[in-house]
Amino acid sequence: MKELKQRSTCPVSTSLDVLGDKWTLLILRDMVFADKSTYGQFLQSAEKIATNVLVDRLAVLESHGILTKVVASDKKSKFTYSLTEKGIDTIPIIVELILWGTKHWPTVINPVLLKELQAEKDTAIQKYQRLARQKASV
Amino acid sequence: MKELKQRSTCPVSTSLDVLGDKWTLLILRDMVFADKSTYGQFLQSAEKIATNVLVDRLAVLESHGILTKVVASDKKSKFTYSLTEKGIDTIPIIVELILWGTKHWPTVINPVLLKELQAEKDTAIQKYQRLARQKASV
DNA sequence: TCTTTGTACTTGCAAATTGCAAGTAAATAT
DNA sequence: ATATTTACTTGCAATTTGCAAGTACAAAGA
Repeated sequence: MKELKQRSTCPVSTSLDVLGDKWTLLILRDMVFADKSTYGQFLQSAEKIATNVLVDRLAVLESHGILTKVVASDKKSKFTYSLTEKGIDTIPIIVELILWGTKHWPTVINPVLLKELQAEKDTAIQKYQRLARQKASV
Repeated sequence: MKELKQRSTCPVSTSLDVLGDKWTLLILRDMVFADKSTYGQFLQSAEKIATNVLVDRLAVLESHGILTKVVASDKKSKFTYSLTEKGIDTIPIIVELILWGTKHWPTVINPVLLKELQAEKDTAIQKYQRLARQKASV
């Protein structure tokens, strides 16, 4: 159980103490928008996270109650990671990163998703939060 | 002029290539919500950024067109950093970090600002973006 | 004019983190 | 019985960070 060392009491600073690196939010992105839930699936993403970094980030996220780790329903040798409500609440952050990235950098994204986020952001966020809750309750 | 190395074409990944560390968004937070605009002011923040890290992040942000650096109007030996539109567009990200932090961690924040963000998020974002534009145009 | 202060860095170095390659271990499939 | 899948662990080099100190130049004060 890793404890959080807050650099200050500022909420931005504290959020960055948890999420402020190049990998953590990519794991959450994969869970929300790519339906990934296992160690092996996270490893396969385009950004090629190193195995030790992935293990570390999953442990930190679990220790902070952002996701949970349970034995998979199909295999005993497999674990499934699910978002908690605290994790589901990061979806608005990820959405804003999507919108800023697509607006200001050369990126590639599912155009249906992009239009959904641009036209009805709050509705789309609620939809993906609902979907995440469904996945988590299986 | 530092070039951006994108780990992938995903907009989340690319946004994190730029903003994904513990310090960059704190500088932007200080510019938007604490009216800071000089090297010395950034150094004084509660999180105590190291001087070499601050210099590096300011240079990266400038090279990516997120902020501009100009000689201050009052002193020739002083520089003023201002947000560009690309920088102003990060305000929704910062706001979501504020909301996630205040909801899930022990933090301290101006209650007026928090209520403003919770009750009328979009309106408040527009307000702070407008204020940032005013500062930048002085 | 000389000194001090303010502002913005630069430098050196130890510590921590990351990235990469390889190896391990238990459960499952053949 | 053997091979494969899944989830790690380990070792090590390279990079990044954090800390302390020093530099450079403009402005203000004596």
